[in-house]
Amino acid sequence: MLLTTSAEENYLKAIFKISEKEPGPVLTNALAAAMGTSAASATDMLKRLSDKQLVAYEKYRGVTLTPEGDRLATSLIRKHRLWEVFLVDKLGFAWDEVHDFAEQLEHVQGDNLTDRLDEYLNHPRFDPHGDPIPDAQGRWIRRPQVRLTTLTPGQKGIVTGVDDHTSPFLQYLDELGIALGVAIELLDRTAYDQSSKVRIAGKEYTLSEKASQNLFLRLE
Amino acid sequence: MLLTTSAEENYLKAIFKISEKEPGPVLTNALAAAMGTSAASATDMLKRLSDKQLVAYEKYRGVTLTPEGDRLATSLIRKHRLWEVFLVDKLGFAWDEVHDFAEQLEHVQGDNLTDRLDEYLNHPRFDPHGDPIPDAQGRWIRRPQVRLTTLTPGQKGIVTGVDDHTSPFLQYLDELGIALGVAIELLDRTAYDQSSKVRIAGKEYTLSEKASQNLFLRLE
DNA sequence: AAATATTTTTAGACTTGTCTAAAAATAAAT
DNA sequence: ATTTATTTTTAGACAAGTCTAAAAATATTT
Repeated sequence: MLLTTSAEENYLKAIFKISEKEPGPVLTNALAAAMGTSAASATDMLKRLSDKQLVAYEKYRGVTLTPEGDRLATSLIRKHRLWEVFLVDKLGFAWDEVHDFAEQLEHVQGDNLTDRLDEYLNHPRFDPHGDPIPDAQGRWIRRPQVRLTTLTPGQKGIVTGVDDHTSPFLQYLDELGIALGVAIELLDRTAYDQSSKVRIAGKEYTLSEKASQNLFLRLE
Repeated sequence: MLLTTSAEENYLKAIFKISEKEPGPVLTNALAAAMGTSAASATDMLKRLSDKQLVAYEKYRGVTLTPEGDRLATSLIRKHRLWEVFLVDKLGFAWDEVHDFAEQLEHVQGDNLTDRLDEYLNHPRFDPHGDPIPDAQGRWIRRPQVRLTTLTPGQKGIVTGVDDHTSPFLQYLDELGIALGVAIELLDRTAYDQSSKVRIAGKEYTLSEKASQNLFLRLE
């Protein structure tokens, strides 16, 4: 059994998430930026994680997760997302309120807690933001989804996720009646600023390019 | 709003619990013993807690909680016990498995989490070990209960709590069919070692003085 | 290829929380 | 009341995680 601190775990998650977006080793600066810390602190931490065999780290060349580090990061994301499901489905929080809680809850350690929670929640495969929840073996379900910005006028889709988890965006979606599972039809795209004219539940709205970029849809 | 670390919170809880048993200021050594640490470390922490106005600390004279420290300690106990109810009632853990989890969960910070959890659990007033759960205002429900060692032969009672939360004791009770709400009749007390002959669900058992001491009952 | 810019690492310091060993204060015993 | 024992505090050190500033390595530009 391996002992890890919350700080170490947060770095592992950050490395995982950066690796997801850009293949290849994660650079110190990118990691420091993601963690909101200095490059010096990131270097210190990389040495610690390397000592614990959780990352493969080469000076000046960046860092990648070892299989063990990958397993741990995946487990953290699993825990985070399961707790988010709990907070929304069971405790009745809104989808923009749960991130900070889950950020703490994901670090709770101990045998079986995650699997029992998973069982209790009925093995959810997606969290309240539509992100997939890895199963107990670390397997992911990735479903095909596209950004609203990639649709051509006339196409319809069902909202399956968001790429911005901040409260202002999520609350804005709430105001428009946009939630997971809601149908959206792209009516037109404004040439000038790439904003989207859409129909949601019979009503028409305009979404900025920024907002459109952050909405994931499954095509109908 | 006041920021506290888990370490500080654990000291506050320890001070609270020692104060419950023995009135008057808590001495440094007693606190160090309760925390499993050295008197020097306890002194260090008392200075920090004193700076934060959570305790009233006088060198060589011991420490007491300030109203704010008392409020915080009570809230921690509330959180701990609510999480224990969740772990047992919702996730299906046994009463001897939940302490370490709750010890971590009680430190999760954020608005409303505790009250929502309380609501979700239907405002339980006692935890899985029979300990009272303070309400949102920090009010306690204390119910009259006595130790099995104080009964006279022939008296009956209902199990309402335990004074030893360790797995060996709780699992021993499981084996005997002793759980909260179970009726116990004291048949006889052995003069030699003060052990208790009892009847539980029609069957007779012998409980050591130590075990009897750790069982709380409501008299019938 | 040399100069410049960027990135990364090292060095030294700070905080929290811990430790051991020694000093100081208090309490108990003669 | 003085010695002895106990309790508590101080002093100095350590680890984790952070910081800033400076040095070193790498990348880019000319």
